[in-house]
Amino acid sequence: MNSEAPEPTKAGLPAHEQVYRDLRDAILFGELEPGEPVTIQGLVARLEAGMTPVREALRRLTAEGALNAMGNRRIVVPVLDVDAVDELSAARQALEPLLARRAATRVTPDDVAELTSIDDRLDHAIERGDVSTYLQENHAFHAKLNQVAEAPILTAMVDGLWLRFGPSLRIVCGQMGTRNLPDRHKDMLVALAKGDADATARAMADDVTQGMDLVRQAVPDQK
Amino acid sequence: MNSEAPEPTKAGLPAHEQVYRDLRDAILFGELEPGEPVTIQGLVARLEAGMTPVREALRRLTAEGALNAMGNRRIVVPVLDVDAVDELSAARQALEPLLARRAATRVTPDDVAELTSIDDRLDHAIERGDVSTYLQENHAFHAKLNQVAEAPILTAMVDGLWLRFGPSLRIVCGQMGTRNLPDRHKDMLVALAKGDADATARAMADDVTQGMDLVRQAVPDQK
DNA sequence: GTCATGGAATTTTGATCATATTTCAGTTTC
DNA sequence: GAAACTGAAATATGATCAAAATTCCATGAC
Repeated sequence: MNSEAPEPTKAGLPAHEQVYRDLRDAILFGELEPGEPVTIQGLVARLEAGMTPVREALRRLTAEGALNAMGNRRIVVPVLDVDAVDELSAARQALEPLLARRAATRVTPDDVAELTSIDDRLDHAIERGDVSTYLQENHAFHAKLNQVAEAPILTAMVDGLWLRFGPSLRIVCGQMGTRNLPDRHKDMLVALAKGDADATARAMADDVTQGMDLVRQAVPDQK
Repeated sequence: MNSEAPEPTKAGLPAHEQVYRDLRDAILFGELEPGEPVTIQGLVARLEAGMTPVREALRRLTAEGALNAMGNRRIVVPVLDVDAVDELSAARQALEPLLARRAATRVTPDDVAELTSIDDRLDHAIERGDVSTYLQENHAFHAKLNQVAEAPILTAMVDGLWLRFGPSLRIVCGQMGTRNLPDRHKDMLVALAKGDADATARAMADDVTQGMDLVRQAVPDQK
């Protein structure tokens, strides 16, 4: 046995990649909230990383729209206004049903099984009022579907959209708990199992509508 | 007069921002071609910048899909295959007519004048066989339209798409010259001047179709 | 006398660079 | 053909410099 760091250092991933993933998950699942400033030095301390990797991860996230670079070299978690939510909604409606349609033509029974299992865990999280797990499983459901769709470019675009509304969605869920969190996953699973592309796309469109109606509630009081 | 660098150093923009813009334009308008490897050191030498700014610009561009990060820390200009072009086409069809529609409801006479002027320069470039200027003015036309649409998120998404097919489009234009470069800008200008959102969106959809048919020709021979 | 305003000093944070370390790709050797 | 070698390029660190925000005090108006 060597005396070198025997710590289970994740994988052999570069530091900037690890920082990126940590930060992305923090944005997606709630650690950070809208308006919160994100400082390089703070991240260096929090993640115990060097500043170069942190810096690179930050540039990546801002390019994806997950973070907002103010003019004066300050970076904050985006605060969505009505217009932004409308845009996000339009973009999701334009792309996600497309992906769902593709997924319906490629899905295998194994995929359906996995999606069903994710949805079960999601339901459990709702029952327990576990917001964090709900958000993760909900994301996992859509991520799996996108993976099945085999459209890397469209998927990357949609991932970027999720990153943009993640923090706001978290706020809403945190306020209203997991009750009244409707989703169209059940309809979607049935449609997928039948290979019904139209029905799958329709279910996805509804799911997106419901999701964005939720996000809309996070918009600071309109003036 | 001081002996300090009196060079007309662009604006007071941070180095990483300048490197980003230089590189983005190089990708958009042709200096780089599909498959070409992009090295940090090469850029440091070429742009006379430090490696930290170069590194950050690179992360940003890869996040936007303008560059392709292979698993083994190599970065290359993306080579599009049939599937990628199909995806890009679908994404553009989903988003750009949407933006055009919005633009039609907000456009001012001044905007139409500017768009017309851009389109004139574009026609000139075609006549002269000036591929580089053609690409720039064509991009300027769409960029102006997107600016009028006042939808920063959708615009950012579309910008990313243009970055992805820029190098491939350049190759095709380089091969076939500026002849047979159809565009629907004239129709679009008429529709915009009338404030006809439907017609504007339709013209945009056609323009996208024609553009992507062009890009399709850059796909390496399918096996 | 209190409160607001302006601005200078302080301090926090970001930007950049030079350098050390690590890793990969291509080549040579066995 | 596999393993070791070598060189080049990427990764990562920490120090240094610059810019912005904040604090705090002084001045002046009400």
